[in-house]
Amino acid sequence: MYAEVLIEYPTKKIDKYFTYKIPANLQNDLKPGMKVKVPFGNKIINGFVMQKTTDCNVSYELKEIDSIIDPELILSDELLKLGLYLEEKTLCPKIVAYQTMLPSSLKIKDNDTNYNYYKTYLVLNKEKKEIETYLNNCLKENNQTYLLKTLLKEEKVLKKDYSSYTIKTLKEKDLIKEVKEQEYRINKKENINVLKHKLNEEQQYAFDTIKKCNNFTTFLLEGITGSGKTEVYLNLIDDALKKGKSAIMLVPEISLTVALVNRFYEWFGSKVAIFHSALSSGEKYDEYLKIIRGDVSVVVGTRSAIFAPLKNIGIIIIDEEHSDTFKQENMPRYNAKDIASKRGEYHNCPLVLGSATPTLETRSRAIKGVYKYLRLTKRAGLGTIPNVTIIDMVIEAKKKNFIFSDILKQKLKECLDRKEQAMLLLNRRGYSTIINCSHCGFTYKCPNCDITLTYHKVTNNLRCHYCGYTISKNDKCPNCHEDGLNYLGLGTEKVMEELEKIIPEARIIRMDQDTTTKKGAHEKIIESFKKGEYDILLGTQMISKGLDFPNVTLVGVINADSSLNIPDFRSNEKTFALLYQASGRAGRASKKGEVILQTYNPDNYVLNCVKENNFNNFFNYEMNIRHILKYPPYYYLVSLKIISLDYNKALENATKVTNYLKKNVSKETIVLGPTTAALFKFNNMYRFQIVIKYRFDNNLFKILKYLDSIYINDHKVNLEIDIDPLHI
DNA sequence: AGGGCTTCCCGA
DNA sequence: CGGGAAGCCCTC
Repeated sequence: MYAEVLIEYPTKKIDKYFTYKIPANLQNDLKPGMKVKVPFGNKIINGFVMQKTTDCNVSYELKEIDSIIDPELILSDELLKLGLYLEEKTLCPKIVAYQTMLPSSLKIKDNDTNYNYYKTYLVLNKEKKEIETYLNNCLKENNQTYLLKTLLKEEKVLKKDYSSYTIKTLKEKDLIKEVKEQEYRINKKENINVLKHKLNEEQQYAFDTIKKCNNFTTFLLEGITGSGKTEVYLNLIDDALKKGKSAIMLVPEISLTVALVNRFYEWFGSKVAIFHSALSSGEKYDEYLKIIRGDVSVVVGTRSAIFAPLKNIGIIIIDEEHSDTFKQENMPRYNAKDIASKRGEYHNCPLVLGSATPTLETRSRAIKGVYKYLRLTKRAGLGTIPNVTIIDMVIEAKKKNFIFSDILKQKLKECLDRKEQAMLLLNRRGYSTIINCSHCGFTYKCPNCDITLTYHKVTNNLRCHYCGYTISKNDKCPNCHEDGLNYLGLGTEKVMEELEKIIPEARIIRMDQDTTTKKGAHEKIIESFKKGEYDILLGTQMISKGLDFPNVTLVGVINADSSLNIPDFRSNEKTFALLYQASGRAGRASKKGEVILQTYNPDNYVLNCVKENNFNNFFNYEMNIRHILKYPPYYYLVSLKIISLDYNKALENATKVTNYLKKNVSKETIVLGPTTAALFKFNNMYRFQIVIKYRFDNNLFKILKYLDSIYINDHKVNLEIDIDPLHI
């Protein structure tokens, strides 16, 4: 017997089957979908078994498979096929498709890490009384006394959280001991008393309709913010489990949805596996194995959870389906929604796309009847739709109000006086986004990328938000050495500073990329804000999604049109969704909510649709634009980027590719470019872009594949193909 | 991807 | 002529 094996080097260059002999001792155990070690060249590396064959007629001597890496970890037939679909759909190497599906702990780099199931804990080795006496006799507080005190409170702690020296000395004093526990890395709270809300009429109808469906059908569940989509999901998953099936639910970002995760634990207890980026690779591995073993039948997670190796899936749910996190921005550039469709088809089960502001693609399909359209139009709890006010900042600017309008200032104060909370949204982090010199016109720019540097006052440096380039700031202009530096462009740090001046008594917490780098920082900020330790939550768009703070009655958007001006065909849609979602944060409980949108374009149609709370009007308006400009959902897009260190090479090849495309695509297909990409220079690489718009083009994928194959061997010029890009 | 082998270019 | 870099090919 022979095995066709993919080699785990994620390149197109060697993305083909290599044939190995299967040694006698592995004949029975080796199955397609397994990871193996194989000799390749002069070393032993990881491989992935695609299929077994009986005959092989090659002239050279074949090598033997060395060993199976993990006999339990095996991709099902469904997922093996899905990998080929992924390759087809995104033009990625096959091996990359399978690496995406399997937990990363098994990727080539951390080969030798031992993923055992043991955790070492520290526990007290004496009676509590004795420890207390010991502590009382200690003169100084140090790491040792801290550890002992923690143990008095917590019974056991993880060994790896404490330094080896501390542990060693305490062990020598016989005060603590180590215990090893065999277990999974993540322990579940068992389901206790589940609080099951009674569904309202609309929710019940949606639930019944989807429940009745026992084939592959895609549903759009369009529910306004606060309409209780989650309750429908929970009931649907519950129903699937009762039918003996499993379920997948995708969410945009787990760290922001603590409440949701807890809700799942309440309902389904240890049957749930949660997948998100904050899990360590060992934890991911554990969760993965639990699914394979069938210990878990509900998977909740971000994008890659769509590949969960569940068998017999009864329902797939994608919450906040408009979120762009479902599309991966690097290889493989897949969209979890496509994968969900494919899996739904395979398992013949319903797929539910839920959102308050679905993408135009999804909504138009629902209107056409391609998807089944279900709506939730009422808030489930006590909440009411908030009032939205648009403030003309042109008028405010004349009053020297550049950051806060009079109304927003006043509303903020009133809100705090009522002991309620407010959220402020600004789409930019840092202090100031442009620093230029009024004397000579110099502007700080990133030397590697084609953008201005942002000033961060907290760390007193200038940073490139794309490549991370950082320099310290001069007081004088580095060009003309005069005192002419201006700080233009608004960031969260500056708003924070202003806010402290205007309302000095307010307790403000800032949430953006800079304050959430540490693991668990999101949760911490959210929890403490929820508990009322702060009055105002100031942040970038990460505060707009799915948060539920009953005491928030005011939402202010500092610069509501900043995202309208991004040159992307989806910027209207994104702005609408962002503002609509942000408005949905206000008044979720019994108190009436209020939303203030500050803008320099008060007549803008998108903003007024938000004000009127009218998704339908926005939809019609934007669909018309998309139609005229030949964008999705009327046309499909492909974006090609030609990237090189050498400007001329990049341009030359971009032109060549464009000409080739124009000559070969079908008549109705439109080829635009080459133009400079939105981020023309990034990490010193020059980037040109070609955009293809098409409706039907049978040959297009063949052409793209061909182009892709040409550039595989080019070390100087890189070709990136993004099929169905979210941004161009 | 990474190693080995070939080719090419140019200099004191 | 020689050395180093760049290019090319192979890995079951």
